[in-house]
Amino acid sequence: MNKGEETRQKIIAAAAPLFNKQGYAGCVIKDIMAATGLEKGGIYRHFESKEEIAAEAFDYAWLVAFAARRQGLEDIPDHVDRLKQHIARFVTRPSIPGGCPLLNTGVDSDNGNPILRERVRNALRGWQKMLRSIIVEGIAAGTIRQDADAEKVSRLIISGLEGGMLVSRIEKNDEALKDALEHLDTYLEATVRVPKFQKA
Amino acid sequence: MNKGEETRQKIIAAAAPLFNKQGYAGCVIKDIMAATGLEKGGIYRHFESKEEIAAEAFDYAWLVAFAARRQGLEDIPDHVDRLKQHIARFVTRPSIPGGCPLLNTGVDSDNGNPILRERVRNALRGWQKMLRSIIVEGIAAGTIRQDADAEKVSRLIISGLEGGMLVSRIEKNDEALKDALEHLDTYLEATVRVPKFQKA
DNA sequence: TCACAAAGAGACTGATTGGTCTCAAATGTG
DNA sequence: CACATTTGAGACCAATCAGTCTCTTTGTGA
Repeated sequence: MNKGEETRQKIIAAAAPLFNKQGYAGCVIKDIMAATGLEKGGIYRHFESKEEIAAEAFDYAWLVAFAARRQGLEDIPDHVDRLKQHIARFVTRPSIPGGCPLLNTGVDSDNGNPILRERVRNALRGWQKMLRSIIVEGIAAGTIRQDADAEKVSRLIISGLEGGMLVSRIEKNDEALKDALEHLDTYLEATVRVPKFQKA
Repeated sequence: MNKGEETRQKIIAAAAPLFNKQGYAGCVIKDIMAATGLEKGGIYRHFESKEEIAAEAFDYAWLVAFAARRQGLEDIPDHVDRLKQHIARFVTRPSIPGGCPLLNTGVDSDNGNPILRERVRNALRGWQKMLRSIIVEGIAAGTIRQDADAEKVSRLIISGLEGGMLVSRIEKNDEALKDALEHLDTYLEATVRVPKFQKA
């Protein structure tokens, strides 16, 4: 990696928490200058516009946040446990400063920022795809009910977690997120996991 | 209501959807001027700052959105049905343009806008209080289980709905919200309502 | 209807915005 | 080690920002 690319990555990494915390309009180039120690010319050499920085910063933020919740999941043999572990990490593993990028940027980019919006949608779809494939695998492996709707279950997990994160953020405590987590666990055990008497 | 107060209310009503759609930093005074037909001087006569307009606009937006989901609920005798009707309205009754003010302003005000943040927290608490009182009433009336945790159930309803609204917004379709709704209904019937054989 | 108060227009301000341009310094390569 | 290329500094720009001020217009109570 040459100097240019190195600086570009440094800018993205520094800008990510700023955009995540402050939103697109709320994060100004001066903030990025302060965070990187670069002058304006040094930043704009590597990006065409603020929008491009924000888009790259979102992808980076999501990469980091998502990786923390996914890493090592494949090692868990049972598929319901895998989902549960993934869910648990939303409270145990701190994400990027400013909270969930999907929540922040999803709301922020809804009005008139199609490039950013597209990135958010792709992130959401990637997340859902990961959950769906665990469920589909689980059905094939016999750990998850045949009649489980992978689409619905995955969407429910995402909605539940994001909603919990929003309420927790407004209240500035973990309760809503923990409730959501507990509820999802109960739901997965009761409705998604293959009942014990049906096994073998 | 004298002319001054009338204009003030007109500004609030016009600014509410703008702040809701565009966020605090994204909505500029010029937008409010265009929406009201007033000049800058005419607006600032009634407010000390943009922040004050935004705070009043949020309260107004929430009032409108909340009223649409609460109206006539008291006429439903069964308490679980009352909760279900309330939930159903999140998909049947359109809210203020820009989607749920709690979601929008909750995310937007999280960084460095304590006045707005406070209003959002109060709105959330008001909503939760309403749900909680339905549950408590239901317990007293014997329609809702004795062991139902009003705090948790109300929080779960709010989280589920808000999460569903976020995902639906990113995907630009109703599916996630409908899933969340259906899930909450099932949950209420299965875990919150007094089982039939226990009645009488 | 009159006189005073309230309301609104719109020019103005200083700060800040995203973005450009030029030039010097650092970098990398033959 | 020389020299072209890449990189970054920082002055600069026009546009836009929130907010102020003055002066005219409008509303209102006696």
